[in-house]
Amino acid sequence: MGRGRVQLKRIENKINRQVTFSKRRSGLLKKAREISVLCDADVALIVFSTKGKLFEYSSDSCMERILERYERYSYAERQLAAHEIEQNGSWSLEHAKLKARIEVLQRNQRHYMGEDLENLSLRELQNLEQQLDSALKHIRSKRNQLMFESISELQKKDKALQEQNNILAKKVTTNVKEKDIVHLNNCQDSSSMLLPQPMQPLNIRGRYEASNGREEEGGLNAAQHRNSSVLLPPWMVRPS
Amino acid sequence: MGRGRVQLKRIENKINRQVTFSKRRSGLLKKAREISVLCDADVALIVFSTKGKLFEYSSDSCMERILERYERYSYAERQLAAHEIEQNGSWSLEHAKLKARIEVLQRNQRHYMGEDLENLSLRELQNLEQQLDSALKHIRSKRNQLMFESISELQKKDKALQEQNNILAKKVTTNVKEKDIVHLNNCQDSSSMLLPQPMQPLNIRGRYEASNGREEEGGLNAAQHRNSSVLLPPWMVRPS
DNA sequence: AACTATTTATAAGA
DNA sequence: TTCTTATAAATAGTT
Repeated sequence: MGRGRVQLKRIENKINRQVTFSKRRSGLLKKAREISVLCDADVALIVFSTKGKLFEYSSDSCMERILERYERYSYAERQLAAHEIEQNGSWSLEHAKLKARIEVLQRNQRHYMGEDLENLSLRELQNLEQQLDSALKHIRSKRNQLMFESISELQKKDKALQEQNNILAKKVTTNVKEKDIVHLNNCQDSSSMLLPQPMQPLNIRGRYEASNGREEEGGLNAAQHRNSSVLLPPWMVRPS
Repeated sequence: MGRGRVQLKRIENKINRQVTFSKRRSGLLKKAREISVLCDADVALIVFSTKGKLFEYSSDSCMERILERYERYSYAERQLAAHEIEQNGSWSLEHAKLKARIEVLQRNQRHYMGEDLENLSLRELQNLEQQLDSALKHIRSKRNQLMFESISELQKKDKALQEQNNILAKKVTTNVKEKDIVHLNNCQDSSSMLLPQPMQPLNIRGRYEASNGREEEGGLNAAQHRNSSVLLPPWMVRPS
C-alpha cells in the first residue's frame, strides 16, 4: 500500500523503520478496534517497539480480562509453562506477582462491596456504579429464572400428588362399600402404606451448595478451611 | 475498503458479521505479522470470536513470553524487589495458597460483575443481590456527595469571579473618565493584566485519576502502565 | 506533519 | 467457503 511495493523483511534504515512503525501501528490499532466493534469480538493487541515502548489495545472488556480468558483457554500450555518457571528459579517473581494481584483483587472486592470508596474519582464511581447496576440485572434475572424453575417443579409434583390422591380416594370409597367397618379399621395400617409419602424437600439450591454441604458437619481440613471461611466471598455468609 | 462505506458499529446480520470477521481477522493477523517483521516489533494479538473461538498471533518470541513481558512491564519492579528475597523456606506452600486465593477472588469478582452465575444456588444469588444492592447505594451516595462538592466549589469560584468583575468594571469606568482615549489605548495591555485569569478547570476527578492523567498522551512508562490496564478493575476502564 | 500515487484490504455479489 | 471485482483505506515515498 503505497508508492512502492514493500518486501516483507526488516527495514534496515532506522528512521524509515521508525516512521513505518508509527504509521502501521496506528493502522493496526485501528483495525483491531474495528474488528472488535464490527464483529463483536474480544481483541487484545500488544505491541512493543524495537526500543521497548509499549502500545496496546483491548476491546471493551479490559486487557487483563482478555488475557485471563486467553490463559484459561490455553490452560494446559500454561501449566507446562508454570513448571518451567518454577524450575527456572524465577519463582520469587511469580510469587510477588501473585501477591500484588491479590492486593488488587481485594481492593476491587471492597469496591464491589461499596467500601473503601474514598480514593475513587467521580468518573470511577460512575463506572463502578454502572458495572454493578448491570451485574445486578444479570443476577436478578438469574434468580428469577431459578425461582420460576422451582415453582414449576413444585407445581408438577403437586399435580402428581393430587392425581394419586384421587386414585386413592376412589379405592377407599370402594373399600367402604365392600367391607364392614371392623375390617376397614383393621386394614388402616396396611392401606396407609399406599398413601403418598411426604414430599422430599425440593433441592433448589443447586450444585455448588450441595457439593459444599459437608463443610458444616465438623472439623475442617486445610483445604476446606481455606474455602469455607477465609476465602468465601462475604455475600455467601448470611448476615446474622 | 470495499464496495460500500462501512459504519463503525456492530454488524447486526449474523452471517454478514461472521464473514466480515473471517476476512478482517486474516487481514489483521497479516498486518500484525507485517509490522513485527518490518519494524522489528514484538507483537501479541489475541482475538476471540463472538462464539468464543480463539485466534492468535505472536511474533517470534512466543505468546507466553510477550505476555510475561507485558506483565513485567506493568508491575513496578520495586514491588517485586521489595518482597522478593524475604521468604526462602515455606515457599511452595505459600505459593499454592496465594494461587488458591487468587482463584477465589477472581471467581468472586466475576460474580460481582454478574458473570459466571450458573453454579450459584438461589440463596447465594439472593445474598449476592442484597450485597450488590447495598454497595450500589453506598456508591451512589458517594457519587452524589462528590458532585455536590464540585458544584458548590464551582459556585464559590463563580461568585468570586463576579465580584472581581464588578470591581474591575468600576475601575475601567473610572479610567475612562480620567484619561483620554489615546492613553486608554496605551494602557490596555497593562490594565488587562488585572482582569481575572481564565478559571482553572476544576479537578473533580480526585486523586487517583489525576495522577494518571498523562496516560493518554502516548506510550506508557512502567508505573503508569500498571495503573492503566493490568491492575485496574474492569470498571475503571471506560468502554471505548 | 501533509500529500498523493499506489498498493492493499475488503464489501458485496456470485 | 472461496472467487471476483469495484471501491474504500492504508501507506511508501516524497515534500
